[in-house]
Amino acid sequence: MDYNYLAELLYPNIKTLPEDMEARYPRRELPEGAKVTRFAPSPTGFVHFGGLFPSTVGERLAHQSGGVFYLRIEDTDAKREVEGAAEGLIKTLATYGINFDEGAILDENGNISDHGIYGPYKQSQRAEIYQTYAKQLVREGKAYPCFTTEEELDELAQVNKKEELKNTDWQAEAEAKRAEMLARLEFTIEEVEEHLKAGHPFVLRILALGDPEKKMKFTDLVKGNIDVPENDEDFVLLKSDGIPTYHFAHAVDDHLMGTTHVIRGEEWLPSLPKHIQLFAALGFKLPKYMHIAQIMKLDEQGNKKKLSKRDMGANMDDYTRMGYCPEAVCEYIMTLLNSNYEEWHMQNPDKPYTDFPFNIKKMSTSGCLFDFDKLNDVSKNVISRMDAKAVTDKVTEWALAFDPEFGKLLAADPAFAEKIFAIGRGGKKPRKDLATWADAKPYMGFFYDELFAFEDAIPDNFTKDDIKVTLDKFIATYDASDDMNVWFDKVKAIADELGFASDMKAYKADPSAFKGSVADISMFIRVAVTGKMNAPDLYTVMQILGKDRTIARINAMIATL
RNA sequence: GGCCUGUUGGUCAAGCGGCUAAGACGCCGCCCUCUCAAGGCGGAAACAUGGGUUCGAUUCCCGUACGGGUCACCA
Repeated sequence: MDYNYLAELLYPNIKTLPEDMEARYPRRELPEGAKVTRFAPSPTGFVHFGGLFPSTVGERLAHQSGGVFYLRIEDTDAKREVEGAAEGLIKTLATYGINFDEGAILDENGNISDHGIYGPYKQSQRAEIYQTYAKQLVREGKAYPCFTTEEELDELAQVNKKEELKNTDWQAEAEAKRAEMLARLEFTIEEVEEHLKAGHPFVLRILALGDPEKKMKFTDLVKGNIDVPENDEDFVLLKSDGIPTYHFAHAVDDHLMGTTHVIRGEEWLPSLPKHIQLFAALGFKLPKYMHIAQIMKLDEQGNKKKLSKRDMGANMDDYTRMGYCPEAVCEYIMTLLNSNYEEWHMQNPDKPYTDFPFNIKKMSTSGCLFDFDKLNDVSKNVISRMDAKAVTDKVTEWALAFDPEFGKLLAADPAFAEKIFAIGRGGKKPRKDLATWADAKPYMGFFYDELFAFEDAIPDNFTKDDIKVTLDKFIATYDASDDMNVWFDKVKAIADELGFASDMKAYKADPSAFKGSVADISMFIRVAVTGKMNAPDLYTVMQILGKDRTIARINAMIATL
């Protein structure tokens, strides 16, 4: 077989050679140890947690080493492409601190355009490059055309599905039949010419001569030493439209673009044999690989499953909706990525997570379950460190988008809102009430008359008389200019008068000697003023609310008794 | 089913041949306290399993069980 002739037959329009490409895309000149990583999404939807995870690794590794982090768009499957998805991905990533140095990134007008000399960065625009290498593989007898149609292949799959019911060895069966159909190199040039003349489409397959029984040792930077069998699958390099599959595009692009570390989910591990063979066939140096563990969720049976697109917590835009701040999500991701992150953070509470020395060796090798409890805890801490102004701004912004009525209330008087969010903020032990911006409303909504309601009732083991007298006396003595101690002394005085213990220690020593304690007296007032059993410091609440509204609410309560 | 891969408390995880097997989240209790949110202190809770190797295995090897991933002209 004359492979040169075959190559011309198959790709007559390709005049370039691999050397031309090597010349067009020179090796990068970077300092020793600099890592070149990339995020290479297919524009089929939103960014999900499983995508943010590896991209965070890539971003950290590149920027921590003085390297390059670039974005390549893997739009080789036109059927699955979603309009505007790429733009959405980039924007979402940016909110999580994932910024690119190079690649298909957004310009000032919000349009995607190429930045960098290794473009185009959209794979759909790189057909000539791929075909140049493909043609070379054909010349070398390493790849061959296959005219078996998709329909014929599908038919085989159907046959094998039926056999699956009674036969355990269904996949082996399928492979055997498929191998027959493919015919590999047992075709003649004349047959190819006939097919082409008839306009039959073909795919280009690699010729796989590996023996899967033979394993080689391979070192993955995350997984460690793993066994990789030789590839024996004649996988598709170029689809019938001349566009490459992931495998071929990965080899050509990551070689030409100078990727040093390929970071991807562990679901790619099974196709590693393909990539190893392909890089060898093309004469490319293999990059380092990092197959990182998947994020899991629990299914109904209690088994772990890969967190998929439709799952709660998958879509990053959901986090925005739920009111999580990006910093919290990033920190949570860091805790999952590097188990010593928390320790570092406790020692460096004021440093941003980007100062943390991210370490590949500390990465977990097995998949973890997504844990909202942990995220909430991280988030509470993040928010507790913000100042009142920042919290006010962020809650307002969130509410305006997702809870407009609440948002308008906040926006109508930012100074008032800020006073509320300043309660217990600052200092060594700040309050930690908010895990999400959405928590703000239940926490402090009662400050607004529009949202105020008696949510909690006073337990009925107290008499209405005691409650009424308490409230009456409180109004009678309330002076907004009292300081906190004076204010509380007055509350205690009411407790004493009504036979409630003003001293908690005395009450605990002998509860039966009292009707209750000053805690209960405070509770009566608290429910009247906030509508709830639980609220931040009552004195401060009244200060912010103002004397008139405080009294008005207490009177409203009295009227119901 | 084949292949790859994993298995330390409920969750995330330290550990890297000898330890009373860290820590964080969650849970429970106590303290503090006008309630809550915190904070402090304490508690329950784990090396999947069977064989080896070894003076000694959570750590090394083999098997078993149970997870996970994958087997497209998708990435």
